[in-house]
Amino acid sequence: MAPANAAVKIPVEMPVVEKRVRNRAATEQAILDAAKRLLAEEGFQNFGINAVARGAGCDKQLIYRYYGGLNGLVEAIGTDLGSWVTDRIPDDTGGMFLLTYGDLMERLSMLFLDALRADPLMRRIVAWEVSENSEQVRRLSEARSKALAGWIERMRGSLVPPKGVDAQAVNAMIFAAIQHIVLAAAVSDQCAGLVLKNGKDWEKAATALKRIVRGVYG
Amino acid sequence: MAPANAAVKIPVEMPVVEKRVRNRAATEQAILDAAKRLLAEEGFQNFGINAVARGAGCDKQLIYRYYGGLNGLVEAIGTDLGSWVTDRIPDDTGGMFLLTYGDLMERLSMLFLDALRADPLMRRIVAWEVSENSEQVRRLSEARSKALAGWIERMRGSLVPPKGVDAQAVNAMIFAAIQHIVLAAAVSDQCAGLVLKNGKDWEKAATALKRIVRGVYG
DNA sequence: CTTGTTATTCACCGCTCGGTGACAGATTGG
DNA sequence: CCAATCTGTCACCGAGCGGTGAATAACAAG
Repeated sequence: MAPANAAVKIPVEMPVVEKRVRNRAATEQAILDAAKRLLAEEGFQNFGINAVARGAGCDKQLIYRYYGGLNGLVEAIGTDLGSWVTDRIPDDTGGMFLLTYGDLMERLSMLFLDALRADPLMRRIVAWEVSENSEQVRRLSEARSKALAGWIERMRGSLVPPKGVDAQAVNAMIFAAIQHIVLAAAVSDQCAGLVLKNGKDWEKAATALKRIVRGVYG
Repeated sequence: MAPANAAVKIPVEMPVVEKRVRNRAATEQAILDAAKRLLAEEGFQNFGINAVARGAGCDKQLIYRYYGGLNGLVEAIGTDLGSWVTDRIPDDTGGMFLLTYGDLMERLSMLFLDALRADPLMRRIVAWEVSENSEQVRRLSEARSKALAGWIERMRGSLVPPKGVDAQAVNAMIFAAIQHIVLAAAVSDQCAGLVLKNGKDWEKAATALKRIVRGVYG
């Protein structure tokens, strides 16, 4: 156990606190968790080595050792992110029969809207993506869009968009709308004059979104 | 001219540079210009007192004196912003006859898309809006949305949206889509898998946007 | 010329940042 | 037992930040 004669060097106070166990794996996880938590809660603005180390309760040196600095840590977050879509968004049709491409896109829009609303980390990353163009952000962005594209492809099945519609461009618009409206709401509870506070407000937004989807895809 | 006996105090090098004239109004303008330029070119990340002072070529103390600090300076930018819409976006119908609400919204979408694409400062501010919720940003955001709403109201004339459509919610979606797609493109030349580099790419985006508008409003 | 007033600069403060080298304690292997 | 290795801590660096008090240079009025 703890040898009592270790008191030789103790300067003034007895550290009664539980000593951190020596466990690299656990520490790595703590760092990664702290990074994700910090990014989700505080945003990318004050995201730095010192803040993460503080949040993880360890020395920043360990971040350099285990992740090779902030870049490596962000990359680890990106890797984790790959499982976001599969974790947070259902992969089946929810018991519905998606008969048309319009059915599909309506459901995808709703799922994505809800998932993004529920995930602060993802929101912060999206905000980061449109605010900066660093190497870090590119990595995150790539991981995110790759996972998302895979999810859509999986859900699409054999459904094809109607002829005469540039589905890629239209869908980009729809997803852009969702992302921006969720970001704006998360910050200021409104977007372009539309209040987005309670569930009723979001119902209206969802209805409008569905109307847009149906307007294009029928 | 410059008195030669002034060399008494010169430490080592002769400042050949043109001496700044004493002119408060000009200095204030230089500060404001530097702030806008800096925000537009570098973004809100490295936007601070020191950077602005450097950019304006004066001491930061003057920013405190003339604007009461960064907050006041940002507020001044916001005031300036009020004239953005009226400056950058035409107020008439461009010679077209807007017969229906759909006509109106299609034209508004195109005008707003082009205007935002052409204005880096505005883009940075929008990105700022979805990234932070400080007092500064709120002020800017308010000024922007107010000007925008006024512009729309002016253009609307007597046209009314079709019954059975929540125009406010739908329009919020449309404007959200435009803002996000322009921001994303400005940073990474793409959005949700859709490449947005040259004019042809933007043509596709514009077409998709028009299709969405027409799908809802006919 | 003197005396204020105004515009502008300078020097300095405390703080946080990212980054690094050296060290201490635990664990493992011979 | 000693030596090497691994985990974790600490102290320190230079740089940049926001912010402030005091000095300085130009101009105006008397």
